[in-house]
Amino acid sequence: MAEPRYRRRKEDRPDEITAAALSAFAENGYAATRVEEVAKRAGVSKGLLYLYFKTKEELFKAVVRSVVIPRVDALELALDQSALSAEAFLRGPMLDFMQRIPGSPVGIIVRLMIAEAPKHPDLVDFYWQNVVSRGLGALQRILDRGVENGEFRRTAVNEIPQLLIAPVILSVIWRLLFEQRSLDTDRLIECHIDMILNYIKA
Amino acid sequence: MAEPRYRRRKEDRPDEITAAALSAFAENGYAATRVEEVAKRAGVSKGLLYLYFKTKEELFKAVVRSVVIPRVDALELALDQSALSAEAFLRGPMLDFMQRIPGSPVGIIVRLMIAEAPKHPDLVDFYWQNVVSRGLGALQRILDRGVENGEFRRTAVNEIPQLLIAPVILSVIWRLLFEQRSLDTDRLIECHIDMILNYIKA
DNA sequence: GTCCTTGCTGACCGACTGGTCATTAACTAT
DNA sequence: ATAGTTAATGACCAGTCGGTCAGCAAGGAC
Repeated sequence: MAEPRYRRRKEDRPDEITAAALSAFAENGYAATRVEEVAKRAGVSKGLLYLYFKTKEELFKAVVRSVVIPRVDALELALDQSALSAEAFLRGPMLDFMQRIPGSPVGIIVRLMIAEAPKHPDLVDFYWQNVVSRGLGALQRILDRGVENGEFRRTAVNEIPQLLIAPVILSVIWRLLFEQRSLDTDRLIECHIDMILNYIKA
Repeated sequence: MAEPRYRRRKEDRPDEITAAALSAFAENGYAATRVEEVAKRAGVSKGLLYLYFKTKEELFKAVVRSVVIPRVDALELALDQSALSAEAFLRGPMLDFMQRIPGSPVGIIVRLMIAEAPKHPDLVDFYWQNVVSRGLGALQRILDRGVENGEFRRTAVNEIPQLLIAPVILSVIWRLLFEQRSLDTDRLIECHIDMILNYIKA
């Protein structure tokens, strides 16, 4: 007697499908990925995929959510639990966090967001609220804490915390486009943090 | 007697079509833009478009070329003709050049490149050779000139000139995604340049 | 064993769109 | 005028892909 042709695994399907979608989108982008290809990677029929996700667009949103939210949660947690000085936090856990991003699925998400932004304004809103604005808020809190400590001067960086993450974005894009043409993104980011600290230290 | 239904304008058509394509791609991205829509915007039939561009992909490449090459030419020319000190060049023409990028079609090209990179590796090569590597080379020449002058120390920035342009990339991406959510990109870039100069000045 | 619920399948449909080509008409040379 | 050249047209085709649905079979209840 043979194995059954399939097993019912209602609980696991959604996650397996979003994981498959992430890998497919990573290789070919959103528009060029066929729904059937995602189903195939998930070991599932196309019909089942449509049982869990109403449209391809819904699937896309689920992928973004699944990748992006845990990261921000982790950052905020690290920040709130840490008893380090502001400088030590930036040179330690924060640097580490930033250096990890370019090689992670976040890079893929950024690419998808950029490509699909004009067609999915509601997704951009979601991304703004749940990632960008929370992330920038976290940065601002570190910097302000440093100012209150007397570690840092108050500078434009407090108002434009984007200054801090610019090299991370560049690294993400770089890897996406020029993977082979080496750029030491770790060093780029570290050097940038060092430069900023030099600039803002009291 | 009426106007003729169309005029033969062999010389002008290609440029008009690439311009139409740029505007269409800007609004909807490459994959989501129908060739017929481009033809319509150019005031031309679909058949004619295919007379000048063998495929949609060819058209895409032509658009990229038309936007991107003049910019790099302009930068290199400015650099070679200028008799300013390195610092003055960075704070003057270079800053100006960088600040203009986020609002220009270059931003659109970057978006298209990011979205389409996995499907058009040969276009990535083209972009690398004609834009990125030339641009980085120019930056390196300014920095090295500064070191020889005794204006600057030799730092990691000489080896990783990407440090200089990181905020430009961030600004481009920012505008693409969050146009409405204000970020003063001019100030961001200026502040970054100032910070770098502080760091590298002898 | 048998029945019932429902997770799951995959053939199918309709819409869309990149690319073609037979035909037309604007221009040119004589 | 007239004939010849070719820029320009747009109906059409063939392939693709998001989404549907009638039916099948896995697992549970008894």
